[in-house]
Amino acid sequence: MANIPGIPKGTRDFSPEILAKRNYIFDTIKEVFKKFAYKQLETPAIENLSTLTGKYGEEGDKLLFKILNSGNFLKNVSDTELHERNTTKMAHLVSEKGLRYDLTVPFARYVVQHQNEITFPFKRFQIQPVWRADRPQKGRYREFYQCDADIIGSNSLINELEIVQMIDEVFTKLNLKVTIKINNRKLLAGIAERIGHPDKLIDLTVAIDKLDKIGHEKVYEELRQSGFSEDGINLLEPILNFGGSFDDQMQCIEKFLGETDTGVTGIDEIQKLFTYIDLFKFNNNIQLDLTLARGLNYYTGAIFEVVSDEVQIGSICGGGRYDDLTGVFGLKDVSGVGISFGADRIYDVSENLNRFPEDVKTNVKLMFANFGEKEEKYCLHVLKNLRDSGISAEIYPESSKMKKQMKYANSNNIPFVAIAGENEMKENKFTLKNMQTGDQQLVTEEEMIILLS
RNA sequence: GUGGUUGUAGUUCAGUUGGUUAGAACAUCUGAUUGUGGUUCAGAGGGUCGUGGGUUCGAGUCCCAUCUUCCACCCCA
Repeated sequence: MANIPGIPKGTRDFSPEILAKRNYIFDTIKEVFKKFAYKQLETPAIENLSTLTGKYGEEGDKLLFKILNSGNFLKNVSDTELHERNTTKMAHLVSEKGLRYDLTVPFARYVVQHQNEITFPFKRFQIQPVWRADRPQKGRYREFYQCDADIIGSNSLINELEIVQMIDEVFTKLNLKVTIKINNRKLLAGIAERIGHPDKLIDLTVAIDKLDKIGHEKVYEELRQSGFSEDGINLLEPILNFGGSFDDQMQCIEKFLGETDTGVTGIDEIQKLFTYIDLFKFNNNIQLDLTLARGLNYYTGAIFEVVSDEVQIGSICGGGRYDDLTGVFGLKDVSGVGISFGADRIYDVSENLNRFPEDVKTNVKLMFANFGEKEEKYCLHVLKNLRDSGISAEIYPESSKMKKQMKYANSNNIPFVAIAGENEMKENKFTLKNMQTGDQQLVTEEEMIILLS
């Protein structure tokens, strides 16, 4: 036991059974992305630390996995610095690279780096793992996959609509019931402005976001601690007690925001988006949620979050519009909007609810039993022909006992076993056994191909 | 990063107030069955009890440290 190796915490092995189900999720998402005309991109797991730091806020920087420089990684560190043991200070001296934290920032880096080769608007999707040095817990891993789709270089709200459509289609295909929550950062900015603290947007959003988790009083308390005035907090009351129809909500927020510039634009954007949304039928709930504030700090317009209606696991998908993500890399005025599906959490939800289709488990259709040299030769040609016809098949690689071979087929969920011994070979046929029913029939190669296709 | 929790066979778990050689089920392998799996029966292999230290005549059991698991907070997919 003691000498059995393990893997770092928060990481997982994906056995074939699990991977089959994971691929089902990836394939579903990928198919939808492609249908909406997004093109696939991959970027390296490692980025320069300068690309990553400062993009995710203070917390995010702490959660970046940093890679120790190769060779003499202490060569830039002086003895006094070593003595001080200030780890944050020393980190950039011993590490120049880090593992990617999400897919959006590398995408922004890619866009800026290749701006002359890209025709805008640019739609790309990306399915790759990301790493966070977080402490693992339920639905939270240190290595997990994101499935991102972003369109960059277009301000049109049609893009927001398409994102909602993609979300709805993906979860419909996966047979999961979800609620798509929508909000707009500009509304939140307007609220911050209205209550006299336009500079404290982030503190406001972080606090508001916890509303349904910790309740009104605690939120107020947190706001007070962040330095919001009592008057301002009192003003928030009607916003936090939001409810009613979409029109009621809009009226309420409109009245509240009054003449604040950003607020008015926000109202305009939300109204337009919901006008688009009303043109179509959706399978999942879509709601305006003013308390939705999550999302990374770079979001500036619409924000999305998707939660399962059936399992409590946190958000399984999130995204939004960012007006200036590429700005930090020197490319101004390029707006984008994107979405990220959390494949690992979606897996957990599907697994929990048992929503994977039956046929994801197996794709091997047939196994040839192996009786020895002569029989092997007889089977191998037919095996090739089956494979050429697109049928996934294999031959048991050695002539072990029949029992062992049958057991192998059984535990691998192979639905058919072809048996050929002297009798079958004489007739140029095979005994085809259906592993589910146990039935056997004598067939020719051609009949077998037809039966299995 | 803060607080709590867990660790015994491949897996899920028993193991009494500290007392001989640490058990079960499932899984694996072998045989009953030399051309038939998923059911049955018989048998076998598999453990430095997470790791390191300590207390004790004696530790799976008590203490400390460390790693790991899971959970909550912060934050997030």
